[in-house]
Amino acid sequence: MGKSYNNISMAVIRRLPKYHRYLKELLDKEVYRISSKELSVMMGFTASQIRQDLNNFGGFGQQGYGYNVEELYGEIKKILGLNNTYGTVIIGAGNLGQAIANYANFQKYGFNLKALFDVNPKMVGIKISDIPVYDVDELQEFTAKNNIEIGVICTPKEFAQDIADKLVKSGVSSIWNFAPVDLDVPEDIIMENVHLSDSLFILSYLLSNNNEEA
Amino acid sequence: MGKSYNNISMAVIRRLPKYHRYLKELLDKEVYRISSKELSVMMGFTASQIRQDLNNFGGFGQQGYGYNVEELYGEIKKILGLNNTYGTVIIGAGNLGQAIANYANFQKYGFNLKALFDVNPKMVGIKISDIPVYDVDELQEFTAKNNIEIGVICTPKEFAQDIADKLVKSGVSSIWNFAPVDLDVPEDIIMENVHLSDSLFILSYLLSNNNEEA
DNA sequence: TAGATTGTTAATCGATTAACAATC
DNA sequence: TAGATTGTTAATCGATTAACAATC
Repeated sequence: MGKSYNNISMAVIRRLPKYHRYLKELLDKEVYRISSKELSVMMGFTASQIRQDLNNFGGFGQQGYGYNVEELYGEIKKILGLNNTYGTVIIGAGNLGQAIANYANFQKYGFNLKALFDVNPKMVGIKISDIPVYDVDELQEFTAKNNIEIGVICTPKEFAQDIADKLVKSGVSSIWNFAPVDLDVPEDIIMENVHLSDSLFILSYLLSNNNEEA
Repeated sequence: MGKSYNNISMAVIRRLPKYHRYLKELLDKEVYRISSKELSVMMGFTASQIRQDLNNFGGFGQQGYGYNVEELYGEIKKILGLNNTYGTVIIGAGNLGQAIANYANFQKYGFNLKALFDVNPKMVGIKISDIPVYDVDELQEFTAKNNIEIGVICTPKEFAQDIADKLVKSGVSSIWNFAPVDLDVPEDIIMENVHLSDSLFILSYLLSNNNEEA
């Protein structure tokens, strides 16, 4: 099952996927060895921060040498839990739900998409990337029966809380929420939000306040 | 043109859209007055942090009373630059590009979508939410001529850097990037990333390391 | 071995929280 | 006026950076 880490700060955790991305890229370029200094130039973190971050999880480097890219990539992948598989469903088969369903990489990293759900009768019954779309009325039963761990909410915001409640009742352990609201769930449920409009509004802020220094 | 703020920490800026959301919600519920204490309960920030955050931009409250919701909402909206309008284009008219084009709220907040661009000849010429889809070859000319300030990149990651280069050359001041890569742009270009897979990987991390305290 | 670079401790910096005088 | 709650300063906490001994 691999080691399990606690008390790692969210600041560190939120940097892990970036390490994963850059190490993958290095591996694709057949770079097999890298120092924290070199990585720092590529990634825009300090070398010190990189060494601190990695040492939260173990000593993956070697003095005088640096890090073995392949090994480190493997470790980060393991730490991120990408060697596991997770039963996943998407609720809301509109453009956003379809975009996620079609993103093949997610399947590759163990997110095993089992079904989409929608209210639109025209969608129900069709397949998207080979995954069936069911009526949202069947969500609870399907989720409970099929060992679903991740529910992805791609509905309009009005329905998001209701869907979240149903997901929780049928036993999911986590929700990936794209609706532009904060959802109320028991505290043992893992909630990761993607608030697109928040992101756009930050862009807007920076755009309208970008007068450099005096 | 409104005031312009500098030296505000990104930690504060990234909280602003959440204030905007909650104040909008209060306004819709016809709540006209709120204290930092009450807001703190709703939003999960400390009352102290809320007062600190808001005071970066001015004293919007009144001792002994709290904040006028309508006024504060208006101020936050102004601070976020949501009273301006921004010429916007989307590159990549696949599911994700379409999802963004269809999200009516963005138009409402001043993001004036002028065109989508795609390489797929089947897409070129059609309209999405009344917005035309052009061939990506026309991107530079269109962007330069139509005063576009925001380019939204919804292409596969292989094309993202090339598109970013073209956007920069034709004069956009900011990029909203959905491709799962970090793009290289001049430092005066504002870049806001939405790395969906990073977010999913964080969910995965939390899922595979969620053994509570010992 | 000498040079390089890690792992790790200590110092610094920044962000959050607490406290309270000002004042509505 | 008395009570409430802000704006703001001071204290604390946490995260980042610097430094360097350990060691490959």
